[in-house]
Amino acid sequence: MSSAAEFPGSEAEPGNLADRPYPGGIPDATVARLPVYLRALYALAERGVTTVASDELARSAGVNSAKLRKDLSHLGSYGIRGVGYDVEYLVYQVSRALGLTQRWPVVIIGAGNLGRALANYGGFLNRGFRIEAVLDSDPSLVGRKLGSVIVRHVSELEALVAEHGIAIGVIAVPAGAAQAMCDRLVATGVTSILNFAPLVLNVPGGVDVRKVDLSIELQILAFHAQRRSTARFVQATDRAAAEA
Amino acid sequence: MSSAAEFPGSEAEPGNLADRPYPGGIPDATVARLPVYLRALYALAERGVTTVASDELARSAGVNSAKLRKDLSHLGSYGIRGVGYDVEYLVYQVSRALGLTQRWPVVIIGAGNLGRALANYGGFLNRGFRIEAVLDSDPSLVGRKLGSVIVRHVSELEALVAEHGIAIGVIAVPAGAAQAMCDRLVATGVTSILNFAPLVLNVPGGVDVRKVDLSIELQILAFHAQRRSTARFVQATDRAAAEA
DNA sequence: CGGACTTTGTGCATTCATTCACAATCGACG
DNA sequence: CGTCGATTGTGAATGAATGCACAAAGTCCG
Ligand SMILES: NC(=O)c1ccc[n+]([C@@H]2O[C@H](COP(=O)([O-])OP(=O)(O)OC[C@H]3O[C@@H](n4cnc5c(N)ncnc54)[C@H](O)[C@@H]3O)[C@@H](O)[C@H]2O)c1
Ligand SMILES: NC(=O)c1ccc[n+]([C@@H]2O[C@H](COP(=O)([O-])OP(=O)(O)OC[C@H]3O[C@@H](n4cnc5c(N)ncnc54)[C@H](O)[C@@H]3O)[C@@H](O)[C@H]2O)c1
Repeated sequence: MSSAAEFPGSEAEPGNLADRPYPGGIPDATVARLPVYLRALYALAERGVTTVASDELARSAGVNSAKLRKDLSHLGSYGIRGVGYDVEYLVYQVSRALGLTQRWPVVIIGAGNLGRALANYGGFLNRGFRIEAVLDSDPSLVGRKLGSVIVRHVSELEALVAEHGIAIGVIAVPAGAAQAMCDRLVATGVTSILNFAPLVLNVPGGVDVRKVDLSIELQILAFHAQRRSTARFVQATDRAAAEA
Repeated sequence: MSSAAEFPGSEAEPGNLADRPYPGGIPDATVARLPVYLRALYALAERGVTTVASDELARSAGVNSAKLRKDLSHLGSYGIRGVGYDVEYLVYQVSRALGLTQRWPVVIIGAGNLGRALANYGGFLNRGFRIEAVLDSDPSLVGRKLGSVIVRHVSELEALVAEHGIAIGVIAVPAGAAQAMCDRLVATGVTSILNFAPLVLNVPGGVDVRKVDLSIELQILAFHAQRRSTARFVQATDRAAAEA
């Protein structure tokens, strides 16, 4: 992969774009899509594609191509007009924008059904993240091997965070214990939290919480399903009303 | 743009609100928050609270109170000025808006780490959903009991969907098999899909796909974590530059 | 070397979402 | 029964996101 020097951006005098790549900040909506683009780019790279136009990349990412180009334009001007984007170079730029040039140490709290699935899952370890520890309060789980790590007791949380410089905590404990675990994470200096427990976590400013909530997703699906199934009925009602 | 049918008797008759509760449709952003409100309401109800003001409910849901009120106003006018909302009644109204007065039959495809965690999880079964079947292609998993159901072979998909009137499919198979499973679900008439596999599913119009993607969430966290950690550096750099 | 062709990057209009701020409306209470 | 404090519901202002459409900028080929 090597040097970026031969690509636009480095030579074409955009000021000190190299020093501070994303001056105006990247919109949240864009940040949320960058990982999708990144995945599509990896898939292309694996198929041996070296260059891709916004149109095709947008299709694999499931978005409008103008949106894709505008998103990428927030990172800099890395395309070549008339040609498209160099896949490998764009992978690098998107990774850099997302902060994936370093590998982030992660702790998972809770080794139940979900925590085990997460710890066993190799998918997000590959790129950008490493699970440094899995913790549980249940003594019968401590010592068990999950994926590549051994379950430790939750009392070791603070020590492990300090030792491994952990920046991201994943909460996979029952809802009743989640806020307390969150508080401990925050007190230890963790400022990025991924929450699976079904409640709204309370955190001070400067701490970033994202949630993954299956029930919510299902309920949103149910809403649309209901809307679709009543659409026919409403149409019929409308016709009846129009005749009256 | 042209279709006048989109604005159904807009100013003519506000009277039939009861007949068609949500005339203009509920904004997506609102739909996505209703489940959060619902959860907060259940928590209040369990604590014995019978009435709640938008301010407090908004706090437990982690949103601005004006936003909460506007969201709820899309369902109808169910508050009492000077008092607040009746918790039990609002639970009913939000449930109804989300389509949770019926119980939705769900099929989970894939009984691996994740599928097992989902099937064992009682959380979203309580309200609004029931797992009717868990399917896998691995014969050694077929017959195993997960939660309250027994794993069946994936070849039974079409029959089970028809038999149980399944409307929602959950995809928890490896990425390589996800699109094929999705196609089969769609062909069988399932129009609501929750996808855990890390790829963008391709579906025809009228089919609703939502995704849960842990890698994406972690990457978004990484972005903000990086931004926070470079903020100090940039500030220092700025001062240095200002002095030069 | 020049012109046809392709594709990016972005200005602009439009739509969607958030937040503010307050009149309208309610129960409570004297 | 009228006043008062509380709270809703919503116009209007602001801000964010989307998608169109096209000039600018490149490639490619004859
Ligand atoms: N399993 C799923 O599919 C699923 C789906 C949606 C949401 N969730 C949510 O994810 C969370 C975990 O779910 P699960 O199915 O793994 O639950 P689980 O009960 O299987 O596991 C929870 C684990 O957390 C441990 N634990 C409890 N208190 C703890 C504490 N204070 N510190 C450390 N560990 C503690 C328990 O010992 C247990 O091992 C829950 O909040 C659940 O609501 C799970
Ligand atoms: N486990 C996690 O924490 C996690 C996290 C993020 C994403 N995911 C994604 O969720 C999906 C499932 O993850 P997992 O950890 O459970 O994987 P897994 O390998 O443990 O399980 C996959 C299961 O699907 C079955 N399967 C394969 N092809 C099938 C087919 N055509 N029809 C039916 N079943 C089939 C396999 O037999 C296996 O039991 C994957 O796409 C994965 O990328 C998982």
